[in-house]
Amino acid sequence: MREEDSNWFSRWEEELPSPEELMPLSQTLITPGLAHAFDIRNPINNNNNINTSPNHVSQPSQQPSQQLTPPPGGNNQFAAENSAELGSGAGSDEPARTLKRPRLVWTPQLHKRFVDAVAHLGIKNAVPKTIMQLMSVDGLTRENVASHLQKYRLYLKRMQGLSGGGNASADPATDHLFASSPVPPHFLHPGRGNSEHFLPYVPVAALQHHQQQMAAVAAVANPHYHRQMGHFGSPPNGQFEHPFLARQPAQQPVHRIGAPVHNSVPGYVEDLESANGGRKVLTLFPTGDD
DNA sequence: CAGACAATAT
DNA sequence: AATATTGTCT
Repeated sequence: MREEDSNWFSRWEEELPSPEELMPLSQTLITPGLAHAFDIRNPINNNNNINTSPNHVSQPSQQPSQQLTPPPGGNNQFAAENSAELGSGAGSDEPARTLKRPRLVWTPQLHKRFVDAVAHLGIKNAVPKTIMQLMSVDGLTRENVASHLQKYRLYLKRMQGLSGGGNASADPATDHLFASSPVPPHFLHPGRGNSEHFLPYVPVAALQHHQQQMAAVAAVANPHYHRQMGHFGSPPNGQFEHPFLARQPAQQPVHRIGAPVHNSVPGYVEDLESANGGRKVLTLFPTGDD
């Protein structure tokens, strides 16, 4: 109700990402269950890994820049898998509880979503749980967000620190991820006399992005680490339209940015052998709208 | 319990 | 190096 409010609000609007960029996203992280369904059983080494069930759905290592070729037919009953696991606790009760999820890979897109969520929430309300809920990324945990948020804050401070110095060498190697996303101005002035409020929802409703907003697969299939993700989301055949089950764990009444749960493409669990042990990572590749 | 943040671990 | 985990306060 202050004039200042209108002030930053105007600026804010301009800075806000286009509706097209915000709404169409409906991301889904792979959940342990899903991961399992897709699981590429990892015969190599396993101390306490999740390879306990001889799944048949193996994912052929496809070439980078090729479509994901999701198991067409009927192996997508992830929900079923989930239920099955939960239902039959033969020996191992609720594996999902004991299993370690793969490390989350913060792709620029995912980070973008993170930033957008924080931007819309306002610094005040941007706490891990809320952010997580708004991002609406299935499988994303509060810890994931908290950890990322912590890093992100450090990044912001760093930036403010050298914004007056003129020479800003934000070591690209240190935070190229953060650099890939535009930082809302308000993030940069905590000293500004304004309390962040949360946006009453972006008045976006009509835009329906058509394009394949779903993902493609990680590029870490081979030791040829292609850091370049040029054209995912565009399968030549354009037919990765599987009935993926968006597992929506009774979420809070928080309105999410994402559009209604439509379809979601799981990320991918790959094992990095090149630079890691037998570690698995969860790679989520949301729409390549950049 | 949830959050921030530093330190530490993998 | 990038995330996760842990510990300590609040």
